[in-house]
Amino acid sequence: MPHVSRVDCSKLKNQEPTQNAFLNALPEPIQQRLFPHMELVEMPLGAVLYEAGEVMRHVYFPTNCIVSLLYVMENGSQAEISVVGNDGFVGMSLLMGGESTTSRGIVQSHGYAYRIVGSRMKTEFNLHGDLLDLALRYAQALITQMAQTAVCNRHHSIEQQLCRWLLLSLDRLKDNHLVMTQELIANMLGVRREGVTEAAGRLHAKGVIDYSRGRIEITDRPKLEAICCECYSVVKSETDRLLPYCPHKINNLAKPI
Amino acid sequence: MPHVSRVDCSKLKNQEPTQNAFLNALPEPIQQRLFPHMELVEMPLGAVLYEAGEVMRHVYFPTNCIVSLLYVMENGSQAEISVVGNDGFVGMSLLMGGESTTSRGIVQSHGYAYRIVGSRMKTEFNLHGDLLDLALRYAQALITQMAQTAVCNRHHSIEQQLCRWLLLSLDRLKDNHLVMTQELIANMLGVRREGVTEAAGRLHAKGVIDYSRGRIEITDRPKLEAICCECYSVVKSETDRLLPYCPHKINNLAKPI
DNA sequence: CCTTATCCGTGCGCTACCGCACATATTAAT
DNA sequence: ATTAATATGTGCGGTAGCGCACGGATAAGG
Repeated sequence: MPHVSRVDCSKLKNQEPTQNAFLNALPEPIQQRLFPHMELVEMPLGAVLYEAGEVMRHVYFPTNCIVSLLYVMENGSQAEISVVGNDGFVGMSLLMGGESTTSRGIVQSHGYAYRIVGSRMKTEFNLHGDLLDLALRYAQALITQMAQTAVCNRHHSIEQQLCRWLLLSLDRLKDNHLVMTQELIANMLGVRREGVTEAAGRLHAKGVIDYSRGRIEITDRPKLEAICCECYSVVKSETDRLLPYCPHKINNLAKPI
Repeated sequence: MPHVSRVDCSKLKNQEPTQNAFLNALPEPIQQRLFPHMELVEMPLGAVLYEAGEVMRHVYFPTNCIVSLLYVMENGSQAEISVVGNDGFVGMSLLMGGESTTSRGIVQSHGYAYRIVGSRMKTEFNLHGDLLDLALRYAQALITQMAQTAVCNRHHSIEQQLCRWLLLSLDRLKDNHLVMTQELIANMLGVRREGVTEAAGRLHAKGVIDYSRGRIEITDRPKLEAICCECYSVVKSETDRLLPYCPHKINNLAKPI
């Protein structure tokens, strides 16, 4: 099982806390209080940030990685609940008071994140300033994503769900390709691997994506959005409304290594 | 379309704000600040508390009614996201800062609720006292419910989902029967009415429920829980963990009229 | 270069659920 | 009592997705 590990010479990686949109949106005084306690960590594919029911030690702020919050059922099958990228953070339950959740957090796309010990984050949270306000709005954005996931699971085809998933992931990577096997996508969506293969094949036939062995490239994004169900745009526009700090406007974005 | 309407002689209805577990759990000083601004309202079946995207005017605290938060798709089909009864309140987005949500709130089971103008609730919320803490924990409980709804939609049969839905509803009614047509249940679950008919038929054959024309009675609750998927117990135990104020311990429960 | 592991394609029978159509039963309205 | 409205039962063809079992293709390692 891959592990999250510290990175020593952070400068070399061109990483800055402000590459996370949430951190970037915080007023300077708060940044100055928090950033000294942040440590840069590498987030390898498959790393488990926390298990269901486990008290979380850290809050993670992705810069260029993606983390899936997913639920694992008794029989082992999974379902993704929501996705976190450089738009937000992992560890909401620490702030909400529950300390743990019924889902687990897993790195879905390799990259980096800054993390801070939970209690320090909580301390700032308890000052009831801008961090509280922003975190609450982000919580609502997460809720929107979960709700839409429930809807999409109920009503839409695997192909449509794949489109939604691709778009949500790409928005958090600021890139037109992602490194991800169909097997893993199937785990996220909670469907068969073969189902993803078929859907991907159809998307390829339509000229929307290219892929091979764990790499997917979007060749026609407008078409992808057209094929996708409404679920993506609902989440997207609601997130933009709730978090007007515009993660996509951060200019010193982390580049994949 | 049924409307929420004020109730004048509240005493006659045996209604008290403390019949809502969330309100009951608040410390007395907060109760004394809030309760004078609460008004008792009747909540008829089908009443719409708020529409998607609409800024909510009030926060509702059910005493003996049930409210569904559900998403309506572009094509009109629906999916229930979560359920609120006397364990919590409707209007979280007002406190979170978003003011509106992408879902709508609809009365699923007739009864009463206390409501308060959103701004007053927000004022107390902004004092950053116990109300904030409790509301955040309740928010996490709601999140858990949404997440589990997504999982259940993905992996479980209509029969299992019906069991989950029945159990969640009954917990909020403190009763062994509920007034609800199969058509409405189908809308909540986002499935065909016929699917609910079949599932209900099977549950009846197993001796778990009795029903006729809009009334469902649970005759063997332990068996119902046994048939149900894990989703119910996950939500239940997590909610109990997060909200130890024990809604079921309120003794002056509102009785159906 | 050859083996091995990983990833993707494909076919097949099966089941749950869908959409539709229509029959029946119960309550409500005149 | 008759009609209307509502609620539930049932049947049927169609299909999306599942579980399974392969077979081929591509990368990785000695």
